[in-house]
Amino acid sequence: MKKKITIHDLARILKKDSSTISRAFANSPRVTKKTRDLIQAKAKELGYFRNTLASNLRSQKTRTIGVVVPHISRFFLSTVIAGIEEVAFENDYRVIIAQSMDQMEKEHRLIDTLLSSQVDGIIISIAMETNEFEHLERIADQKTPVVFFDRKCEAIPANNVLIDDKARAFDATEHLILNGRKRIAHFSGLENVSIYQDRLEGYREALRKHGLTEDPALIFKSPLKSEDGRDLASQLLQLKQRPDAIFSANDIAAISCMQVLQESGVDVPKDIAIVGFSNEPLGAYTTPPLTSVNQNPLKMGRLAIQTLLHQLENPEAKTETKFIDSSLVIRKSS
Amino acid sequence: MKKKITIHDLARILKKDSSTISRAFANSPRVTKKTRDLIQAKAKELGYFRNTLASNLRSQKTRTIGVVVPHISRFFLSTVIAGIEEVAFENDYRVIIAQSMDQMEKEHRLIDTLLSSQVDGIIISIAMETNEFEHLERIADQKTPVVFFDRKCEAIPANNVLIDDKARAFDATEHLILNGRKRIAHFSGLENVSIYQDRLEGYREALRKHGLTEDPALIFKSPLKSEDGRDLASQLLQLKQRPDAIFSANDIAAISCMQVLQESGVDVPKDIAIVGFSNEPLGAYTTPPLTSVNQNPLKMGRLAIQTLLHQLENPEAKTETKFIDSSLVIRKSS
DNA sequence: TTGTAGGCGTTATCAT
DNA sequence: ATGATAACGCCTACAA
Repeated sequence: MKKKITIHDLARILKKDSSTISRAFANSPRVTKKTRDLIQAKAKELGYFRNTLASNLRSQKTRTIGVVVPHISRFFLSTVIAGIEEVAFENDYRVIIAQSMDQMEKEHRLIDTLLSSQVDGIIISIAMETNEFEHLERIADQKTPVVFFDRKCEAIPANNVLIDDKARAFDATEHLILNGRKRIAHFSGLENVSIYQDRLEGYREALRKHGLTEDPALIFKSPLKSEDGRDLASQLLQLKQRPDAIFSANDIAAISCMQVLQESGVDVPKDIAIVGFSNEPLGAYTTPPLTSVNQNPLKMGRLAIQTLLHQLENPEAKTETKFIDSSLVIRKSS
Repeated sequence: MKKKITIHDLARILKKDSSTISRAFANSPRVTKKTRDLIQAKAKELGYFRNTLASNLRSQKTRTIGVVVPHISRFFLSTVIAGIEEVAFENDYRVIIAQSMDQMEKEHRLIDTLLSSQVDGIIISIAMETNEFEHLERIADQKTPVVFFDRKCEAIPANNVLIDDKARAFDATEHLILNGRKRIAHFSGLENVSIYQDRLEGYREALRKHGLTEDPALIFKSPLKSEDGRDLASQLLQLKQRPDAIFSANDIAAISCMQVLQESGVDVPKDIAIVGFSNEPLGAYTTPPLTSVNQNPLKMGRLAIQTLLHQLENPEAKTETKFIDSSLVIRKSS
């Protein structure tokens, strides 16, 4: 490899000043088309590439966005990331991915790392465990623009990209009711996460609207992992009065619960109908396929990054909450 | 936000020179523990953070790794990425993710972008379509260390992290044979990708070992997407002599094919047994669950980044090919 | 339209 | 053990 070419090399060779070269690449109107063409031709010939490191130092920008998600390998999240990545690259931004594993402490460390590597902005879906917000406030302190998606942070005024969780939970529950279900259990997540509160609220509203009384014994809070779904199945099986339907706030818990129920001879959907949330692809392949809520993750990712880029270009723009369209996908489990 | 503190501010306040401050943070032995403690205390008090941008310019390093994958939201790949990300963060490296969508031209552009943002190294699984290697050679030209995983590039000597595709394909095929199957179809990928050649080779070896003659009419090459699987199912259904088993080089094609076969009244595994490759989680939830090959993606990701970091620290180390353990996971589809 | 000069914050090198 | 100086490569106010 020959030594790297700099604008000074070009300047020397072309008998111009390095500032002219710099301007040529910045498409400044203050350099003639002729000189620009000359410079660019020579640059190409010599294999010149702008030194991003130097450029970054000068501008105090990295053109890099940090993305913090609970788990990268969950379909919903990796698809959101795909959307972010697509639009970011189109706009000549790089994306750094970090996973919090749903742990607050890890999330805290990741954010510190991202801030200290001077990302221009952060897109985040907060960890299930997060119940203190010091690390999130720090982002705002540093005036680094943030966009929350899916799981917003109530405590912090920022841009949010969400679906209407309450409305979809309402739809899901009403769908079960309209199919004649009377005792509908709800698997909720940890209560510090806003989406689970919203989904619970939607569930409650549907019950109210249709004159069903809420039974606190049918509302279960857990982290909604596979093992929680299996656990909850066992609990349901031991109830004197079993529910005739389940509305789960995610698919993972719904599916693992369904498996345990089926192993115990429960017929899904005849005995117990089940509805999940997120529309993970594997739900389409279970027997029976799982009714769930499609959150349009690709759209969500694209809108999140677009919102962030807009904020970067208009630092004074006021923050807002945007909603992605979403819908109940009805399959055989309900 | 108060203005950013620099080492010069600290120097002024502590009546030291900026170089001493710099050394204190670099843990240089050339500064007394006392001064170091003093400096660090003050730094903490004032909220000093090292300016990574300036540091990067000085060292001409970014502590950033570029990762190029065909699709980020496929379980196998997002899990590899999770492994990469985990080890990278532990070692204070950032990871930039980019997806080629299995297109050579996109891969080309992404690599140019990564190189021009001066990543310290690249980890890549090449696109299905890639059949020219100019863009990959460019990485080597720039002396940027590369690690290939899963899909290596034959044309370029580099570090590779792979599984033994041939051996696992052999196992899969032999497993079908030992279960009495005689006419085994093989769904292969595009032939420029080495793993598909290896899997085909393993399939052939198993047939040979067990005295079965290879029938070219039973070997199908395609990009192995969902639609290809459905297509291939239709083709199989039209054959005068149908196969009694399928060994597919990925799960996606295997599952979509299985669905179409079942809709046409074929009993899986009785009429046709099916084995896939990659052990995507949804395979565990199909009816019947899909036999497949577990490639240990998390391990693969971790080993890939470890190999790269090792290469970064030992630029003269010679390249090598490492194998991750892998195994056939037998389920009801075979 | 182009050139000059200085600085972004850190760090390597040489000097004290 | 610490200080002074220059350099990394680019960018921009200001001057011509």
